[in-house]
Amino acid sequence: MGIKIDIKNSDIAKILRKIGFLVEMYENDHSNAIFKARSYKRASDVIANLSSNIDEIYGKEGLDGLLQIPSIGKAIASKIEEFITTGKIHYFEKLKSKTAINIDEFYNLEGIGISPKTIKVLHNNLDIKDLSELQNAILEGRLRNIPGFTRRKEETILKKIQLFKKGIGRYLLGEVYPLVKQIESRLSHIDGVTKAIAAGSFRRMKETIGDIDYIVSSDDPGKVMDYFGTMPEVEEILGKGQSKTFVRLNNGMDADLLVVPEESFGSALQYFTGSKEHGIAMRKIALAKHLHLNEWGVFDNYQNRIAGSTEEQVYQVLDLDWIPPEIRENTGEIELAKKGNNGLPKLIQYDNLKGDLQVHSSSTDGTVSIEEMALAAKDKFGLEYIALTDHTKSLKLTKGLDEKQLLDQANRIDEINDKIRYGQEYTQQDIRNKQGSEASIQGNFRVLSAAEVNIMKDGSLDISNNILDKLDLVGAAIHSNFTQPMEVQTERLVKAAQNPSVDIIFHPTGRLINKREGYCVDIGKLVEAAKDTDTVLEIDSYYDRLDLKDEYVKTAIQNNVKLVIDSDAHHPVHFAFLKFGIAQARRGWAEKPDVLNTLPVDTLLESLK
DNA sequence: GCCGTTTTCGGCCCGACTGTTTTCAGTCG
Repeated sequence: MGIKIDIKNSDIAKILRKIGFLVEMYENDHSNAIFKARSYKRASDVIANLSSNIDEIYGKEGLDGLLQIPSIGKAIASKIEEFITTGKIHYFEKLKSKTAINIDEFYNLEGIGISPKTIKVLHNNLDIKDLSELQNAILEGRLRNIPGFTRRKEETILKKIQLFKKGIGRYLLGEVYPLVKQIESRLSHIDGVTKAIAAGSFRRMKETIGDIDYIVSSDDPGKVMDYFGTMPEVEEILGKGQSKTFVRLNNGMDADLLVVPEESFGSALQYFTGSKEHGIAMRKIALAKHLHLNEWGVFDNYQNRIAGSTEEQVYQVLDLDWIPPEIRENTGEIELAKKGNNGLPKLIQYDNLKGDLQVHSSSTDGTVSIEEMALAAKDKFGLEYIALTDHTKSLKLTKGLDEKQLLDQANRIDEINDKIRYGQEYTQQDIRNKQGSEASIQGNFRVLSAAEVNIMKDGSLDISNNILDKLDLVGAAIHSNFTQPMEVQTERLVKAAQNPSVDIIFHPTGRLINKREGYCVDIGKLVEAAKDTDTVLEIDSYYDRLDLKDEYVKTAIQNNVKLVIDSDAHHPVHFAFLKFGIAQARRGWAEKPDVLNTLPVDTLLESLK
């Protein structure tokens, strides 16, 4: 193997976005520069969301392959080629040399609402070159002297920078889910309100949420907006018009409300569910059909509304099947929806899971007994089985189980299953909350003996195979030595997958959203190894993990690798996280047969290696 | 710079809200 530098899609996406930023700042012909910049940014977005590796596309199909990618034309394709072959883009270097500003610090600010144009004005007037200079200028009150700037704008920019620096500004879906649902429910109970839905990235079940968009159907917008502005969670009303109200909640998150009449509810919901790219593509399709799509409906050339009350209608008049929110990213779903029946994937449903294969108990770092976890899984979440996957001995922090403890626990699980089978009564010690529990845990439920085995630095396991083979199933995971080079880390996971005792790789990339990048792993190689060894990859539903992420789910499915969706529950309420894992699977286009724990327990066990 | 069910040139998604240069550009989703 020669010296081959891995080029990631995100590297190319970043550099294209930076070019877009610089073009907008420095091209002379201003009006055209906006569109030119937009082209670079669009290309950047497309590449960032591509499910296949652009380096590989170029390797296999060359320049022609690049030109097949939407929004990539001759100019950008040849720049990508230049980057892949030389590691540089001359045009970018030239643009960069023309300015003293720190592009690496500034190009991302656009995402939080500070435009290249603003940066240019600040640079020209105050010679601001980087973030800290900008922050100082604001603290010294110098921005307000520039024409077009005010004290209030100063404050807004400072707040945005502070959020940006903290890396927040986006909230984990699982953190805000209960609050968003609660407000949605309150809005729906206002007199005269017929429907209220949280749209936006929340409805698409993205792993992080920037703000919340509520769409409400009512003939009395004033009443709904007044209520919205006076909710106890509201810290500040940021804006209010005829049909829209913007507020900041006391957790720092912004929430928008749009109130529309019944006949516009579907189109408003479609419009504000996004994604932006999906919406743009939809509006272009409307234009091609001599129609006009906005949040108020679909209109013909005579301004007649021909659809709008439901989303289904909106898609229908554009000759598209209704598309589930989770896959509205304009990454191929619209083309499939055009084909009609059987075009779109039949996504796994939120009630399809029959079991949960990563559950912890108080034997290690869980909080309650095996029996309590089983009871909650069965009664509160309607599951038919759980796998008890406590940690193993080398994970000292969690008091991981050694060989003897693992086998003891497996025996206890046998006893628990016997009790379930024969309907024996539980004692007070078994179940803290005794009332009604004896009857409910009887019958069709099974606890599987299992473990979350620790993968050691060299890819071996900390428990020997002859012990592991006595368990119903084995998940393996990395919990240490996160910072090894990609090659080493990948080989470590591949070795674990090749271990005949390992059925599942748990949270395969180890990332913690907003906290920790995953370990460097070549996901393509891991998927290949999983395929060759019949090893299953997990989607961990814990909301700060959601690991595998959606694009890797897609990669796995394309390669016929099976998945499981687990809660990683350490407490009975954590089974509720399963919906986030299912959403993640849906966003990766997973269908029911792709996910093994949609199977009854016996079939599941037969399907494992 | 990209792209084509009006187009290989001349467009480029759309409306609400804000601030204020009181008529429209900038920003947002």
